[in-house]
Amino acid sequence: MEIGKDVGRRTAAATLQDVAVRAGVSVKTVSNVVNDYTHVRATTRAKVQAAIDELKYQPNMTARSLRSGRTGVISLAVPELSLSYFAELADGVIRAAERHGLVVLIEQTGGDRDREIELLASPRLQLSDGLIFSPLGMDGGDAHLLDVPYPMVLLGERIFDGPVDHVTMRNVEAARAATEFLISRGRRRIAVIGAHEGEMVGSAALRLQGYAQALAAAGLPFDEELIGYTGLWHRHDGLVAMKAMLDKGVEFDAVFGLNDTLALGAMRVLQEAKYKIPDDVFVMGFDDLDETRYSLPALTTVDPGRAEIAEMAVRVLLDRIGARGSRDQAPPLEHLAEFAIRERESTR
Amino acid sequence: MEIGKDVGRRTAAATLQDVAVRAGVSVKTVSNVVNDYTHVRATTRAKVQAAIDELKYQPNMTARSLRSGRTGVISLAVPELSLSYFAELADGVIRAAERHGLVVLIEQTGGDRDREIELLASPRLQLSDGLIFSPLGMDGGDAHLLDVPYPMVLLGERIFDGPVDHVTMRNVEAARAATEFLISRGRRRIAVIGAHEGEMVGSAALRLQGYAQALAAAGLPFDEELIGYTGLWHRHDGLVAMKAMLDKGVEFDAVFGLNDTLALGAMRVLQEAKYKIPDDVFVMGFDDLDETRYSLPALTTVDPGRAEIAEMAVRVLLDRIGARGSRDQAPPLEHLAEFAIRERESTR
DNA sequence: TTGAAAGCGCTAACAC
DNA sequence: GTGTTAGCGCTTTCAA
Repeated sequence: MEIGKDVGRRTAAATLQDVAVRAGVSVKTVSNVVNDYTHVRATTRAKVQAAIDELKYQPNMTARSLRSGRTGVISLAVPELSLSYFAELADGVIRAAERHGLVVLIEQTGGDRDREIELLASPRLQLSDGLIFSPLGMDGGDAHLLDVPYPMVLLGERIFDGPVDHVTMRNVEAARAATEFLISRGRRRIAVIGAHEGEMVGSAALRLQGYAQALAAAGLPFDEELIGYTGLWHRHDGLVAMKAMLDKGVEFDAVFGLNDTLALGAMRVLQEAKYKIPDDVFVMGFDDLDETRYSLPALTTVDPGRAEIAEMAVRVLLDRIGARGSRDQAPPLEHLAEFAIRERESTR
Repeated sequence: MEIGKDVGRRTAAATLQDVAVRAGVSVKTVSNVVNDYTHVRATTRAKVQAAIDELKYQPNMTARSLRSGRTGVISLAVPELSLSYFAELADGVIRAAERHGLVVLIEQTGGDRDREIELLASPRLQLSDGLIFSPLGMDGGDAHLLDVPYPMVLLGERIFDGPVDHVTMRNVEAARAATEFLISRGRRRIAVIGAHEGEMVGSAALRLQGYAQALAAAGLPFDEELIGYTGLWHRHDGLVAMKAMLDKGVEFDAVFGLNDTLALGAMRVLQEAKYKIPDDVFVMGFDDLDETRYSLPALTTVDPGRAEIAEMAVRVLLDRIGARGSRDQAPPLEHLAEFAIRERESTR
């Protein structure tokens, strides 16, 4: 019946109080030692440290959170981790967070507007100090819903000029640069895969806009026949859109997938139809997913600055968390990451 | 100077106390309403609910956690999310957790033994009720390190017979079934890509064992020449190993990638070398990644029961969390998920 | 430099 | 059926 004896797997964890008693000091002193407070006499510190070690004391994070109002956790909400882009984004955010001593809680919304909106009001978010939010269903009309009572950083191209900090990529410029790259290699009829019919917001619209700008600047016509529309951006969609274009007998000398997954899907269909890449047709992607390095042929693509986006999102969120409660909040920040073309085998 | 007036973005959140005052009842009653305690008079409940709505009261999860000793968060530790297998595993775990009202915090270890061991003792884990741990660097000799003072479920093939619950796949049987599948289709010289030289534990060893069993059962010789060794299991490794085998002039009529990524890498090299798949050579993978559906040709593979693993891991962890602190703990559980061959284009 | 004590917001034993 | 109150473990004034 002895209390505190190490009977099973689990013994009540030592508290600050336990350590204080063991070391013969007050809890305040132990707290000072634990938190590396400077004004502690060396001998006292040693005594306390010894007690900490003996009792294998670990501070109770929950209690600390309740008291301090900070958890050291940030939430990241993405559509799905099985989409490589978001998996690699999450990877980047977790790494960046770790550098800042934070840990990341991941929510999947499925890219569904209702679930996204629901998430914003969820008490689950209370467990974290702030949110990095990458919506796919919400759009500009929902911007007011982003005015939430906790720090948040918005990612993506669904909403601009919202009431929160926004970190994203230079979609138009990057897509324009990608198209110019193809034009500079002598391509004149560049098919696009992944446009969204009638849509004016989001990555698809912006990238298509960059494409159009490059054509215009080069004096090339914008041919509606060359635009392949898809609903989603899975590999299968790229495949179907490409096949439809082939079936219609459209002629082209390059394909620009609005993301890598689409480009890889399109590439498959082209190869099935005996097109040689890059001999017969150039293929360009967008996102710089890891797998573009290993496709056959390796896919030329646009690196939209994903690592920078992750790092910046965490940093901005952390700034905002730090400024929480202060009278004058800085106005919403807009950060655009640098992009770069990664030239691989599919265009040379 | 009025307290509680809605000045900026942030107003101190309402507490139970605030709601109690507003509704003219005690905190206990409010707590009862919030927690759906049954014995509350309907009129009282309505009154309290009104106050909750007016004040937009949300329970403070941190305080609740401190009091209850449970956070509603579980941690998932994987090597890297940019490896599709782990991204898809994480996806499954998050979905399963959500069904049980839990939220998931993700840690990346890089598959590094030291970081894995360090993580097990990290105070960061205190923020969650338990851990689903998928190590890649630790091995059987480290089993004792898994005897941690919090609920944990182990995944993977690095450690068996450890002191904790273990949920994993039937590696040997599944690899054997995959090999038998190839043999049943008339294949006699089946190359393997991804073996780990001299290794006796882990997925590579087990799957190779299943392969050997199938050969033996069919009276086919185990030819060392057909075994392609790799260090890691990235696509690039599959590519290099396959190329080496081709360069040596080894003859084969099928390739079994010990995971999908390897198989896809190998497939690329084969196609580059003008082999037709499946006409000249069959290719089989392992993992049933989403992308196997979209490769050219679509890859036949083994679904190791990933969804079942995720669901079971969460359920077992939850059971263990519930039984925390009780005198007699159930002995460590071992659960093996069901597998299935997914036949696609690369073998027909 | 260290100690005493209040209280973060909630739950649950105990009283009425 | 509802109220009172003692903590959960920590940080942090305020005193000494």
